[in-house]
Amino acid sequence: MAQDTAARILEAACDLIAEEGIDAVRIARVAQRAGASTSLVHHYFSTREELLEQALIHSFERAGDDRFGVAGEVAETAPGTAALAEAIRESLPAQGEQEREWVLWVELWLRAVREPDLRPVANRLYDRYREWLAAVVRAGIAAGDFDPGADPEAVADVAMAVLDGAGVRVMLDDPGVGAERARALVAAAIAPMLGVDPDALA
Amino acid sequence: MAQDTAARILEAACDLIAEEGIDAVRIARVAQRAGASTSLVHHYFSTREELLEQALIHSFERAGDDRFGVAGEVAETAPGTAALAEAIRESLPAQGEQEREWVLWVELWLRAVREPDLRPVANRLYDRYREWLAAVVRAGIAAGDFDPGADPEAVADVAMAVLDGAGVRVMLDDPGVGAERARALVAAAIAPMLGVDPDALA
DNA sequence: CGGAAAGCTGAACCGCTGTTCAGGCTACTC
DNA sequence: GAGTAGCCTGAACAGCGGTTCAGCTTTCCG
Repeated sequence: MAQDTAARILEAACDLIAEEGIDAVRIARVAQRAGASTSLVHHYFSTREELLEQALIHSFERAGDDRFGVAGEVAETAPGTAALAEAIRESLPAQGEQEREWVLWVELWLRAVREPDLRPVANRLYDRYREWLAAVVRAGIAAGDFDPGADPEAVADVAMAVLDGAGVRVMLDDPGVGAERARALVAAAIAPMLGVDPDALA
Repeated sequence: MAQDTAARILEAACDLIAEEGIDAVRIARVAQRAGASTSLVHHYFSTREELLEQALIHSFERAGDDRFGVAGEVAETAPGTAALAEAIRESLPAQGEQEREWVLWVELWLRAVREPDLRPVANRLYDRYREWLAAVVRAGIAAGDFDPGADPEAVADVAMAVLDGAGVRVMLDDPGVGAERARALVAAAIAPMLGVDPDALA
């Protein structure tokens, strides 16, 4: 199955990008991990550049689907403050799986700076993320947890920015900003916009 | 002069890192731009890895000195709200020179994730940055512009995180987050912590 | 069955680039 | 003036790794 093999190659490429850095990725190693020959990799992706670009695209489309849902629906288990706190927590690079995503994310940033072709990929993921967060905020407003005058989009933008900025520092093992401190910074930034106490978002 | 030549090589390396990406940097090109031979580069830096690492360190020590002052003093031209607004504005990747610094910054993030040796470089710059912003906030409190109960360190941490997160999106040409929107996000995040109106930080 | 298309492979090619080596030039010291 | 140390160079080496190529096997279809 062509689709299957190509996907396996892309997965292998993503793994290696996260592990060793996009520029350290060698076609031979991708092939090896995917159980294929280098020629087969070239059969599906004419050039190394194309392989890497497709790998990033593949990764982020799939990551977006996983996290934000294919249809974009919000998990309505517990709308309100708790749901927002949960959303924040699972966005930070605390556990292993998220660490991988974060590394890929920073790789994409850097690559997209120089390759405008990739920017829409990043922008699209930001859009979905923003929409997802804004929906959580809206649900919280509807549930009466937040100030009805709050601007969900603005809150989402601020939250994403703090998450990105603080997340990087967590990844860098900054002694001043661990996972818990990062969470507190997000809460401190958006709580006033929602008219709640920062501790409510813990 | 040995010091001089080594510095010239490091400068050339930084330029190329910013322009083409750290992994695309070729010793021959560094040498060319520095007006030297590849052998001379190896005379000062035994290996390519060492050259690149030293270049990043050189860049950020110097950047910190330029921006935050060697002695760490705060420019006291206009303490208070205006000073903070100015500090925010000049931290964002708006103009050309800042763009270069931002690219190098993201390169450092990515490299430091995989090379723990570099993390102290990043952490140190964050420390200086944080101290600088906190001093601006303190000056504003002393001037009576901000809530006396505000926590300067917390404000600085939140501001840095939003600046980083929003700055990346500016660099990615995100249609939703340009330089002005980025500035507004920082203001929205920290204004409540300072007890001022976000518009005051425009 | 015949044949084309798709999936896949091993081996060879070859250009790029980090690194090394042998030595030249300058400048300073005894 | 001889020696020595530092600065610097051109040329050659060597290996990595992307890419190509010729051809094998399998599948699909008329």
